[in-house]
Amino acid sequence: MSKASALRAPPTNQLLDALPKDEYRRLAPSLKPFPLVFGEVIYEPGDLIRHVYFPTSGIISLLAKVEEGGTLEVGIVGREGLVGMPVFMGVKTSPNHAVVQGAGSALTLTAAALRTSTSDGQSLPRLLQRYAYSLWSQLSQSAVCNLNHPIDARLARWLLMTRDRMGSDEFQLTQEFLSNMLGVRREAVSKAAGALQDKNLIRYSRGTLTILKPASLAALACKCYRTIKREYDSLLAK
Amino acid sequence: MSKASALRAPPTNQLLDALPKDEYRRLAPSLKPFPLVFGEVIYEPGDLIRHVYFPTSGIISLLAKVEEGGTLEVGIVGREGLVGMPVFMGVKTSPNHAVVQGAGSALTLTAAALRTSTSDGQSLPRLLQRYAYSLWSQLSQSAVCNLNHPIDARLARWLLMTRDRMGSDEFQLTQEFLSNMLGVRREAVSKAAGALQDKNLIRYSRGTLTILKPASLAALACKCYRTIKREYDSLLAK
DNA sequence: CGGCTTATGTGTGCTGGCGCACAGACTGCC
DNA sequence: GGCAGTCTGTGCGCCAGCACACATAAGCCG
Repeated sequence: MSKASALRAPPTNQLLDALPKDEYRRLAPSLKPFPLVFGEVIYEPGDLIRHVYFPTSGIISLLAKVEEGGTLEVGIVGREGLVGMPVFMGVKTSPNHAVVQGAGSALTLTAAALRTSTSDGQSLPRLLQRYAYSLWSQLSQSAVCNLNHPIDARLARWLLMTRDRMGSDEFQLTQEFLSNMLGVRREAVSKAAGALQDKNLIRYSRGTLTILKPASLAALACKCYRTIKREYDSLLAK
Repeated sequence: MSKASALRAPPTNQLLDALPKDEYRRLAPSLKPFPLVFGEVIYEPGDLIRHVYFPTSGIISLLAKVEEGGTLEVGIVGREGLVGMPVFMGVKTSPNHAVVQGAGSALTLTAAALRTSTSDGQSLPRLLQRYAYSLWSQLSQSAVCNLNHPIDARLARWLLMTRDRMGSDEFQLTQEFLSNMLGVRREAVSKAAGALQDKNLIRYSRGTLTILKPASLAALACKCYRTIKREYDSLLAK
């Protein structure tokens, strides 16, 4: 369980942070600040990736399309990560939607700059490989979770994960939005969230949600939350 | 749709094949042939990865555990790929089960040899990055599929994917095994497979299954099959 | 204020997949 | 041949989540 003190984090990106000083200095001039405004679409599937984003605060969700209309979140990226991994993997276009799910800001790099920065034996490629691994783990665990666990538990997990990444107990989201994240109907979210509210674990109204009792929420969440968190923590500890 | 002629493929691994001649020659002495026998467990979760496997025929499945007993396939690896990606990503242990799902053979490399072969500006790291991307795509699409599509469609998709990688219309598997792949109950597999058999699309008995009409099967499979296949083909075309 | 839009709550079937409990059927082995 | 183990088929009750159809309610703005 992260201490409350860990929630309010300084506005840096942990990948960039982990670079050796000199390598970071070489990269720094190319990094441009960029505001993440809620709901903004960073990529659509098939889009050419022109910039990659290192969030320093806020969250970006990676969403897969579910035929007509629906979507399903396949990855969450916060301060620990990077949006635009395909560039690093030699692919120029995005396979997913990437949407700002929590307002904040990011540092951007052009795709070309990322490519040159990862072309030789620097630390960055190593870091990105490890990060790719952790995203992979997250997705793999989510796949299992989505298939097997009831909505309530998945909702609790999702709230905790965004809380960890947002560094805040309060964030903007509608039930409609949540239904896209979890890949379920909006009505189902209404029921599950209503139950949590009745238990005084969360409070929400018209697009703003507050987590009141994270610990109790964690008790309801499926083990996937712990599993994913452990994986991330161990990678960052490195 | 792959032509029938494409089904029987020469026993090489496409990743190794794609390497420049000189780089391959440097690697060749370290590659040891290894028989893939049906049902054999390559890794358990948490295992130290000592060798990585480049299948030249046969298939290895990557399975995630679903709490008690059950599993769910999160990746299929055949001639196009490599089992042991975590090594490349700087992680020494396997997060998943890896099980031989179709007999065949592979070339192995020690984890240490892979690490040294990917440490500098060679082609192999690039290749592996692209492969990581395609595995990622596969997993992401499967996650969507598992959550939204009925068992029949998923079964059809799975059979076709296996066929593509096995290079054969006939393979060993029990319903029990399939239920682990699809993450559903064995009885559900019985029903779905029975329906396919009634339509004369497949035939099976006591652990051996034959695909009779791949084209008709493709019509029943969800679009995920096409989507995943297209992604792979485009990556290999490079 | 009143009307519009957006967010949320609810109710009523329906159905796909689960859990459980067996019943054949085929294979292998002693 | 007979027994045991494995693989497969089936039936029944149950329930989570779906689809559809509204009903409030809360903010937004003229």
